Amino acid sequence: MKSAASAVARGATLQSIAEAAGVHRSTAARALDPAQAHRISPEVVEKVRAEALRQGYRRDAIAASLRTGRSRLVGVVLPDLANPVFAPILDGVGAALAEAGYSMLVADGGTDAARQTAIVEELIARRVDGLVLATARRSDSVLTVCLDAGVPTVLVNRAEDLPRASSVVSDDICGMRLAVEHLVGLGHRRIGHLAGPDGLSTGVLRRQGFEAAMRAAGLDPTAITVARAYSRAEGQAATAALLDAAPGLTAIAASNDLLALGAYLELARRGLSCPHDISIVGHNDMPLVDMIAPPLTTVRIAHAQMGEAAARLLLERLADPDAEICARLMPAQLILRGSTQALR
Amino acid sequence: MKSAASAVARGATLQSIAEAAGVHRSTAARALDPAQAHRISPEVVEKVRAEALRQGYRRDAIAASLRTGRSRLVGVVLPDLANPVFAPILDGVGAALAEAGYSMLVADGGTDAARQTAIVEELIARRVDGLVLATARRSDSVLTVCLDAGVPTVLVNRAEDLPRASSVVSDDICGMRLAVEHLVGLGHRRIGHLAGPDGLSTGVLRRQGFEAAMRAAGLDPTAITVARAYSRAEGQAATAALLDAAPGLTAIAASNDLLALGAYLELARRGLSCPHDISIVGHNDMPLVDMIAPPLTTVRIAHAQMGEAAARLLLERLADPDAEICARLMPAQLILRGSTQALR
DNA sequence: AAGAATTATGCGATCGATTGCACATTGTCA
DNA sequence: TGACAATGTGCAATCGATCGCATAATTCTT
Repeated sequence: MKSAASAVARGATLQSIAEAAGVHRSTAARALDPAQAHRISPEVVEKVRAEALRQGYRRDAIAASLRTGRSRLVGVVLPDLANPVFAPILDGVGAALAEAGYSMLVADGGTDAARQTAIVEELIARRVDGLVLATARRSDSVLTVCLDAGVPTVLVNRAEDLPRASSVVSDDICGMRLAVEHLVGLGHRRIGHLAGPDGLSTGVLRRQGFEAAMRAAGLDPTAITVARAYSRAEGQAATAALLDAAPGLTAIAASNDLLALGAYLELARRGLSCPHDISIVGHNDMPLVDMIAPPLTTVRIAHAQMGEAAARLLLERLADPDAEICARLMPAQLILRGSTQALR
Repeated sequence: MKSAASAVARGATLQSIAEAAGVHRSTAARALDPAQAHRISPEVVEKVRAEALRQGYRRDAIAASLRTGRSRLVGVVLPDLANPVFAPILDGVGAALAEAGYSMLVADGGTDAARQTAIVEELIARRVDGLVLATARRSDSVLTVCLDAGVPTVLVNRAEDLPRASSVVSDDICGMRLAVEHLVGLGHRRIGHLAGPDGLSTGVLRRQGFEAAMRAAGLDPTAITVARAYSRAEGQAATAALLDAAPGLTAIAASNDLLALGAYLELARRGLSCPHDISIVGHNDMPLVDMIAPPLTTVRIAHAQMGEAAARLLLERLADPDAEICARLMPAQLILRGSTQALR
């Protein structure tokens, strides 16, 4: 008993400080709030601060939240925490939020809408002030839940087709154009595309970017297979299908680095060499893809900045609920490495 | 005004449900709590549940926390969210916590003790029920803050020298022994070690593991350089120093995959080939190291399971504050790939 | 049938910080 | 000097769920 009780003994409430300082707790509260301290006489402020320090007072964020209705908490929902792509995004979000005094409630929602919904409900019950979703499908039922609940929400990395909420995504169309132009510049004419899942904006937009860029170059943009998920295994399967359906390809533009790595595997399985037989371009510039063999030429996405931008957008909306919805595109950048070479 | 107000219009309090159902709010509370519903007549339970559903009621976790003193929130502090090693740990922690109805407050504490302390204070002010620290130094001032505040705390991935708190770490000594024994088995005799920072348990224990295993094999364990941080750049610098100080090495056991990758870079710079000239073993089995050239032989750590175990240990302690402090070792496993080969 | 035991529900204090309003004190100006 | 403003502080309601205790209703004993 004793040990547990004394361990939890966290006195130091506003009340206890006020008593010790001989003032009312509301006065103590004001003295400790930098924004209100000027309304209180300097001597009292000093006395209260000293007492707070002495007692090791820490304002109870929970009690404050209950009263004010704001928790200074933001929920962040990711589709897969283990996927290295999301760590830097999370990092960016966290950094921008911390700067503004907000904390992150992080949850892995998986790819299942029902589970994501359950998680979002849980976050809402915790009275998060806002949400960042990295899980959005092109038409996302989870977002509906968020909006219905009146919780300011921002999408990151993936967006919906229609702008119901602000979003920050990479400029997928442009990124894929850079990839295609690079390949075309190297002399490639028969270029295939490993597309991402249909339900995700990244999958669709990058595919559109591929098609547009191919047409712009006067090339046939029909060598496409769609992967069912962003994973190596699906990438390998899709590559196999692509190579079978469109023989004679000399280059592949993948919608995602993991798909590109799957392509590496399938090429190796068939005894083909990259880049000698087939050039490959990825998308994302995941950590370590500069050290694989061959180093992957890929489209770099500013993940951390994307996360930061999303958080800032959310913070703006929290400050002003009537802020415009805006869709922000982050610039994509082609990173040249060893997986592409000029057509012999 | 109107839009903001109506957007935030989240009625549905216990009170509103109770009124609509014609009962007292305490009755409604009990009817909605599975653990107490049996004390209430089935008809009332049904009526209340129906009403809750109709109004879209969600219990306010904040208000509940204030009253009960438990937030069902656990703070998780990481040294570097962008480091791919921590994502799976976080994933494991999150999964185990979610199962028990807890949520994660995630914060990147960096490597600076002052900043980590500030973050922990913030988490404590948010009344987290417990903390998971992945940042521990061998003697960690931040842990002192946690313990002084009476917040149950568990260390993960890195532990202190003395067991002030429960911890879950990989069996670093054994892992390094596996690496050395593998190299010795391949015929290597002149083996160097890239050690991690002195201040981290992983750095010291793996180094001890290296020394012990070398001595056990009757070999000289003095070819060691200590990296200042776990990064490729420091790994490259340390490798340069190691090769200069101990010419004739045929193998290197690194304390960490990033250090091993730094070694790759330095070998390449010197025109040496891995594994032909020098074999390299890493530690951690980070994502993608199976696809670099050459694929890295490394000691796999069960990151996700480590996170899960840490969370479970914390949950146990939350359930029973007098639970024993325990230091848990997760088994390490050698993964054979292409960066090591038999001495010619 | 009186009393005991059990069950169902209501009551109201409580957690700790916040904040609109009231009150008191002092200063200012005509 | 009387009316008025400015300033500093106290008062008490409030946020919403929880839970010990009280009370009412019901069933069980003997």
